[in-house]
Amino acid sequence: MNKNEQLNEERFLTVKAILDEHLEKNNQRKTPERYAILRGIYDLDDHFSIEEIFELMKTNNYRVSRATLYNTIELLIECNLVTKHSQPQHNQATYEASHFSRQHDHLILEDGEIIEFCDPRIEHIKKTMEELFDVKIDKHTLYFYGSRNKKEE
Amino acid sequence: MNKNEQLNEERFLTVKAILDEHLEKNNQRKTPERYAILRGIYDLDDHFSIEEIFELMKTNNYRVSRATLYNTIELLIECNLVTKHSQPQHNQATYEASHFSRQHDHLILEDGEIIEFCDPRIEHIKKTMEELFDVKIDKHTLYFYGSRNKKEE
DNA sequence: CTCAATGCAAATCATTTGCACACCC
DNA sequence: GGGTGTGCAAATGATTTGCATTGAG
Repeated sequence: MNKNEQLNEERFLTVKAILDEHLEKNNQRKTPERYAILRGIYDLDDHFSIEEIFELMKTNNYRVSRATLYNTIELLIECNLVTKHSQPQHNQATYEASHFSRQHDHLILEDGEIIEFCDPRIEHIKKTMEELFDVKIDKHTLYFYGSRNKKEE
Repeated sequence: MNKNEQLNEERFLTVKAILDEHLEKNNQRKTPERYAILRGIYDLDDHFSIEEIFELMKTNNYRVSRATLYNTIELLIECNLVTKHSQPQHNQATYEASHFSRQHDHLILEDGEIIEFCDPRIEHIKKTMEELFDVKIDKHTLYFYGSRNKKEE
């Protein structure tokens, strides 16, 4: 097992423990599919669609139905192990393994590339809005849409 | 014609001129449907789904097919007269007449209520990211998700 | 007149659901 | 064993498309 596989294994054990706890708390079953899917998306460590994870599982020689993928991703969202994204320009939702990433935001380039970033000022805006409207804000999403600057000739 | 209707009429003339110009520039036809839809959504002045605008047009005694609504909204997005939104928790897209609203962001409450706000600090974050990643950012969307604070007893 | 735009209905695509069977507890 | 979770295939719901017809230029 190389360094990278070892890191993945540690990461997997961490999120597996979170899933275990959630399943136990809710008297849900620890099926092999659930762990296989969790492992798949945490090894992938990138944004993915249901279709992509379906293909990935197939490549890994693990057969799961799309129905189970939809169910399981929903479950993982409940555990805060996965985050869902929807973009106006796409018809299918994308997801992201989110446990090890600090809250971060996304810069989406024309060619589909996604850059992640983090800026503390967003928290300041959040605090202002909580006071201004007397609300409790649980979550935010910030997307920038743009394109790379052309190199000067 | 009362004050409100008069205001709507002025607003309509402004956006109609923008649509006219776009249609002329692209040699597209000035069909009555296109203007009727534009008028409908600018009079409504709120977030709407295709289904809602379909019902609204019917109520206004103007028959348009859903196909035309989808086509026309697409056209209005090209003119920057309409903005499209997608939320992970909803299956259908929503839209918004956007010409008279300054760039603003959205606070989405549990009960579905949408509060709009504007904060200049978002522009500062944008500028930072443009420099950091050497990109040109055209557009952003920021959503906060939360709920109203309970009244103290 | 001509061709782009509309309306209708059928098609598509992502997602959800119903149900028979499998297997976790 | 009992009942939850899975897989399959059918259902759904939003959106798109094909095509005959309409009407703007």
